[in-house]
Amino acid sequence: MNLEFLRTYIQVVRMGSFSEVAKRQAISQPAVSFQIRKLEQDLGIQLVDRSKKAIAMTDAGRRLLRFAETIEKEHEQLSRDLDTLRAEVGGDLIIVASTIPAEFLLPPLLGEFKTSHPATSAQMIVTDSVGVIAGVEDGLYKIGFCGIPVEDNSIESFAIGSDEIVLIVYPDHPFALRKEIAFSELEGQPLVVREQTSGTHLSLRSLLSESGHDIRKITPNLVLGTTQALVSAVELKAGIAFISNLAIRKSVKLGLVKQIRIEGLKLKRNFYCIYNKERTTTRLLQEFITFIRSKAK
Amino acid sequence: MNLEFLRTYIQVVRMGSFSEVAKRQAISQPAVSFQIRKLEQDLGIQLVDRSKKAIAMTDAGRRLLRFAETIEKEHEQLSRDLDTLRAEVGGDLIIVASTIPAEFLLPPLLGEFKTSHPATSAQMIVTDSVGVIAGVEDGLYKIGFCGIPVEDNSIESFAIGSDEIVLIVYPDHPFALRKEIAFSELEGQPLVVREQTSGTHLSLRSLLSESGHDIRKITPNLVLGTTQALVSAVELKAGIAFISNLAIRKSVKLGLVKQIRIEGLKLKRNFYCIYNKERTTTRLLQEFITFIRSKAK
DNA sequence: TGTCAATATTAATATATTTTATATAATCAT
DNA sequence: ATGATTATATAAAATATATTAATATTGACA
Repeated sequence: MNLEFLRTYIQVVRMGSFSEVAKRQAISQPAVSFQIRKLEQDLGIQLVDRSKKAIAMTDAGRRLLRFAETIEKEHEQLSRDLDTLRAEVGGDLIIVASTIPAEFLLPPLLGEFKTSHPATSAQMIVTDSVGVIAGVEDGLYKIGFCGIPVEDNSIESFAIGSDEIVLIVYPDHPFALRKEIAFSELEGQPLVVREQTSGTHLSLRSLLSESGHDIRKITPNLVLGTTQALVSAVELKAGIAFISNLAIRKSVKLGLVKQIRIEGLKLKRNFYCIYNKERTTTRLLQEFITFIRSKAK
Repeated sequence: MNLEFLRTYIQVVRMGSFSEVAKRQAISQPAVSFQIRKLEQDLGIQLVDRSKKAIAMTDAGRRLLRFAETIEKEHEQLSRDLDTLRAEVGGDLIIVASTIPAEFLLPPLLGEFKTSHPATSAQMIVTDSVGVIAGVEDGLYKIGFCGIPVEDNSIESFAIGSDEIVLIVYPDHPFALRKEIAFSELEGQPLVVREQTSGTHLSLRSLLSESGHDIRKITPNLVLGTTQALVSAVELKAGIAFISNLAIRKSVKLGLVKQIRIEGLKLKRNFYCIYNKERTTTRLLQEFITFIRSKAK
């Protein structure tokens, strides 16, 4: 089976037309017909219903679409990662980090390191914790910072700091006068959340769901892409949110939001510096690790 | 890019030899060389280091391996699912369910339904909640039971019951005499868990991690494949475990394990029956849904 | 250095894919 | 209903891609 055929298939079902896809991909219409037929032959099942004017997916087609889209996403990520490997520059420091370390823990450290090593240039890639770990394991990045401890024996890791996920509300919200609320009181509240692929949101969602609270009751349709967007939303009274205490210091100080604790829950989380001890490390990297380690104490 | 080439690549790095893979796949050795070279050309980066006798992956090769293995897994699942679609039998009732509904909620219901509809045969596919939802959305299955509420508009859903994830210990464990413990007391305890792909374990793991407890301190190397295995492990004093209250009723009654509540945490969870209301439903399915709905009240 | 075992290279061959040209089917306006 | 229109299918030829068989090259090891 051919990845290009899968891409064609995705476009066919999205655009609803063989000939449009042919134009778009600069191939002939019979070529599109051929590719779809080939997929159907390979899988031994019909994918699209051509008996009507508008082409419609069969159940098998819908299942294949799910597969094809997964493959496409993975492939895009692969390309990006290989670009990184191709571009690898000797003397530069390339680090990968998940959001919280990238935004709050590393900037001051990088700044200080830069001061003592003025000639070095540093680049920071931001992704989720799982991506950070995989990236370091694959040698894609020499050093990473993430919110999940790593068990892999070839990976060296040490804690560099921690945060706590807390509930924040705007100052005239009913919760604002209280220091602590019960978990159950959250029901019915307009919770603003990160998108579903965010690690923090995933944990949060399952935590809520597993606690027997119906997530639909507390999740409005406001889903935002970054932590900062979440803070702004709460400041503007769009709702309340679970968020890292590191991300709201300023807002709290300014009285724009208020932090509320939840009875019996302490959502504390450590962050770690990870690197592959077996891989040849540059002198610069070695110095950076030593520096970070000294700051972690 | 060709999926077969990816499979070849996986085998090459696993077996460490081009010619062995050639034998295994009943193709010639140059064909294997060609496929690997083609992948390298497509991706524009070297994947294996051939300068030594034993072939070794480059960093890019390691990254591609991760990609290839993901694709392979997805592809296997696709094949299995399409088999199900191909095999679709008219008069039979095929339902898909996640573990807890499959093991505890559905058997009595299916039994009763069978009594009133003696001629029907029913088959139950067991997978995780996410798989249940995707399967019903894709039309792979007409009806499913899962532990996560569904937002999809074309999916009809209603609650059919609930459980609660509780901590269980063996009778002479220090916790056994207490009704409730603090969450923090879990640290240092030998927790027995489900494998990482289990939804219950995932939520549990992130819950622990997000609460600031280092999962390594409370997670021993005992990881088991099923809920029942978990129960047995606790009964045999291999450790303590988080588990659905539905799965331990008998053991509790027999005094083999003891259920302990955790202060301030109520891990209650609903289960839902889901089906696609737009899809043509057979008369049998319609009757089954009506039956389940009447039992849910 | 010579031998062994492995991979690379090359040219020929077989397969797979695309194109061009044309047929057929479905929709839509009349 | 009927012909115009638009879309997909089909067939044969052209092209691109993959495989083979035969042979060269390379690295490991005695």
